[in-house]
Amino acid sequence: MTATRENAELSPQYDAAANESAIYREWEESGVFRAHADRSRRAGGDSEPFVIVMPPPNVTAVLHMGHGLNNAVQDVLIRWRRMSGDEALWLPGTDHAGIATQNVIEKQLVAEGQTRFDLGREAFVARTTSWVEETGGTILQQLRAIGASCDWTRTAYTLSPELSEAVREAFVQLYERGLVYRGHRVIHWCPRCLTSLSDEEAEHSEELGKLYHVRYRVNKPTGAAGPECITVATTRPETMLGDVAIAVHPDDERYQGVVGATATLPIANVEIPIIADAEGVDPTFGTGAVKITPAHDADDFDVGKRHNLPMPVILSPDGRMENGADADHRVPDSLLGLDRFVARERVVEMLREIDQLDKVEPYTHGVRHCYRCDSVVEPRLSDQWFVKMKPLAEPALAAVEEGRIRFLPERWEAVYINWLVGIRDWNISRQLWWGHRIPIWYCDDCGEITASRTDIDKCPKCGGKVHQDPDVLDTWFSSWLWPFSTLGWPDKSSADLRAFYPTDALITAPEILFFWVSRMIMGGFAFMGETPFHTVYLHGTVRDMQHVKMSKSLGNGIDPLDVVSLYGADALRYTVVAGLGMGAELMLDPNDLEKSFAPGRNFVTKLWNIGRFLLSNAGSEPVKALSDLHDASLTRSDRWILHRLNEAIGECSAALGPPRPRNGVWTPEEMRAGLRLSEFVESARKFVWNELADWYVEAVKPRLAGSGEDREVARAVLAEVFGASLRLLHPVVPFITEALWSRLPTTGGTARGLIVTAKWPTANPIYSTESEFEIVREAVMALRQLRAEYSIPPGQAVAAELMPPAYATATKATDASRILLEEASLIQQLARCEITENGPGSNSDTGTHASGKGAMIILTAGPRLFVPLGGVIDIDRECAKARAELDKLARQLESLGARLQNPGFTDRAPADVVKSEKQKEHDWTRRREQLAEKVRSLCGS
RNA sequence: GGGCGAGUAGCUCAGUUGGUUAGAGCGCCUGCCUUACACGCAGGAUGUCGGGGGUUCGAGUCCCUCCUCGCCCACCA
Repeated sequence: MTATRENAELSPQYDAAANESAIYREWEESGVFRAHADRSRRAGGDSEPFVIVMPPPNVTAVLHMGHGLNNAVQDVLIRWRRMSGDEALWLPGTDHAGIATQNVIEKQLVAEGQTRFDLGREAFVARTTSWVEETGGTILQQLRAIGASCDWTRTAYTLSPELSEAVREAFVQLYERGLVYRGHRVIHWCPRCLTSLSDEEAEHSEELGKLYHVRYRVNKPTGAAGPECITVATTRPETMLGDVAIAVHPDDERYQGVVGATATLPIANVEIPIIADAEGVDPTFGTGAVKITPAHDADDFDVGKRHNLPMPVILSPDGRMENGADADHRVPDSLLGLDRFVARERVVEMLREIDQLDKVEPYTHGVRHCYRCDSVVEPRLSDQWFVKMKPLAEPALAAVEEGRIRFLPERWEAVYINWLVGIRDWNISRQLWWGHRIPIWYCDDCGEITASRTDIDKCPKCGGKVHQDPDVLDTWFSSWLWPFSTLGWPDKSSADLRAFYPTDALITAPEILFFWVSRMIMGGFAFMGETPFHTVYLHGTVRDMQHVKMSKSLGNGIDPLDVVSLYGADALRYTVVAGLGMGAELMLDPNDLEKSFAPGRNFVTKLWNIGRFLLSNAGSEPVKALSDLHDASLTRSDRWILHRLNEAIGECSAALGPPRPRNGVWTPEEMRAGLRLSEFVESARKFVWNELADWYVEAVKPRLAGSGEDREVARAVLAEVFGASLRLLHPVVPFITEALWSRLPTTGGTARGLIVTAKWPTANPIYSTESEFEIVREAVMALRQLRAEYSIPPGQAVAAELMPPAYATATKATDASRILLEEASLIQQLARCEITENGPGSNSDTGTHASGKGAMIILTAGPRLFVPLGGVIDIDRECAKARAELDKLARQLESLGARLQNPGFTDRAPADVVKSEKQKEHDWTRRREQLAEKVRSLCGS
């Protein structure tokens, strides 16, 4: 502890900004975030490892609320496990983010009037590298501001030499296992990024477009059977220039005569065959005839292959009309070089001019967009590298089915399974420059294709000259190795790999379930033979008050660093974690930060003030350990708060849940347990605020003001309970708890150390029974209620008369009376009233009367409700009676034919129990009547 | 078209295997600057649990049906 912090008086106001940066520095310097492989049980140590690999933010990213949420959750878990004695490793890092980063640099170049091609590959990569070195990783610095307790010594980067080696190893292994292959087919192509995309990267959206009906003239002898024209519908008329056939369903009677004939493709004036294809054509849709454009449509490609058709390319990589491979001169000069959307309009005009456009109608259809630049994706025929996914998916499916992996919230499991079952091969090659170059070499002489872990310069087969594949790998190809590549794989003897793989929990957003999570699981099995983690926690998205996802581009974002400087990192963390119900979205108001974050800030202030109270009233001198106190010296309030602490500890631990499955497989009971962060926070908050602060602190005041043994007991209990509270809360609000922890009285002069590594509280079984203090609380609450209800002014004291129960003879009730009497002074203090024992002159049956000091209130034993001036009703007692009667009736009903055995039961007037309209309608009354009615009807009376 | 989910207080959500008067936070109302805290204290109000039907002594919870939203996947041009 720094001397300054220890000696400082607690200022009236907690200054988060000043405290937090100093505390973080202290944490980092002390090395408490550092995980040690040799302490892991798997490496011969004696601690359970608990590992989270951080979803690596893009290296170009700056912190936004989504990161804030994601990392706050991870930090809560890591800090919890660290305190629980695990060897906790939170491994941070960044992703080189292929397309995203390349786009950033390309934009810079555009501003300079250049393209990447002007610069050349080598210079472009060099420029990107140095830019990343200069500005990249900002986000990792920013994560410190929100208190992320990462092991920064293990910071990883997907494009580092180590991880690049892992990428090559993975690729070559898959190649050798026959799971990577080169495919010639129609893939998703982004005409702006000039690269192919995986299915996942081409985002689907429903859009209103147009459906153009184009008439093709059928060439056949005059008078022959069948139609003169065939009309086909298309949403992309410009692609018709690449048509090679018209397909109809073989059973479609409309076209019986013309199959085998040809039709003339308008504009291009090419004759194309009319073919029959059962698979590719739905005769019930539209006219039942489809134009076939094999080079520009994935379905048509299949049809084309089946029928051995040519595949003319009429669109350039950047989406302009061209006469590409096999196109001959289909595209007329007037269209050449036009952008696809301009060409679309032109083609439509031309068709109209030659009267071959039947009609145009509005049409909603699916359109795919590039996930990085939002351009409309173009299907394009090309050669790409693919990963065969079916074999990889099998163990990933089995692991979930066997319970070795669980998803929280549960519902994502079905989504995951659904995707894996229908999984398709993964296009992993990108025509980009920024990324891991594909480790494939082609021999210029013999054509041999070689996959190699190291660079080669001659063909291993013929010794000829080789050249490396120019493409790079999908950025997610490095991401899916993250849980083990960051731990040293492919070096299987790596200490980290042995100590920390498999990891434990993966915390991320559902958006990247397919991109990343599913593939990591497949990768884990493919390369490590084991699941990468046993828990996948998918949290919600940060949204504004209109439920719109927060994003910088929409301008509805909140800068977490603004929040940190205004309210503190603790307030930020508290807000997001407390607001995070299982799977719930997190709603924040970008226009009213106060509204969103004040609750967190207020809670931090509350903690601070409890600390101030403790230090100014109990002092910082050492206190006795709880175990050194005589049990008899504890007051009812001591035992109560210690008991409540036990409960709170239990609730918090239960909310956080079992950290890992026993024996690697989740039991059905534990499968859905835990990671209920909002419940954890709420339990801890409720305990600290509503029980410790509202009751115990109030109750302990006079004892601290006194002296002697009881003061010492009070100090010890207060310090113990508050210390445990700080530890419970530390995962959520690490800074304030650290600040207060260091100032707390110790139990013997030994230094406390940092709360980061303090022990997570465990329940003390000694205080496991319900305390008599509840009776005191009920009495106080009832008195306060009456005071408010009868508008007794704050300044006016209330005299409460405590009397032995007039008719309650149960032991419990008499005990209650005794307790209330014994605690009379405490009740007086908490409820601000004066209590007198039942004295002569009062009338215990009818209640009593206004005294000189104000309203006279009668306390009965086992009190729940007090009615002044006219009656004394014990609701509990009445309810218990009614309930007993209901039970009895139920039993009677069960043994059919029973008669109503309870004369007077239905006659009892509930009137004098009535206090409000609501209670008048009270179910137990109503149900009693309903039940009685039923009994009567059953008995036939 | 396939898969999944949601509808409970003004808002965001809990509600475990059916069982006393359906809860929490925020918001709202009333009264209080009570010597840790007005970033606070005390008290209070608020629900046809989406509609309809059914099973049951008893349904927010189970079954059927309808309505309304949302998410994911998908090659009907």
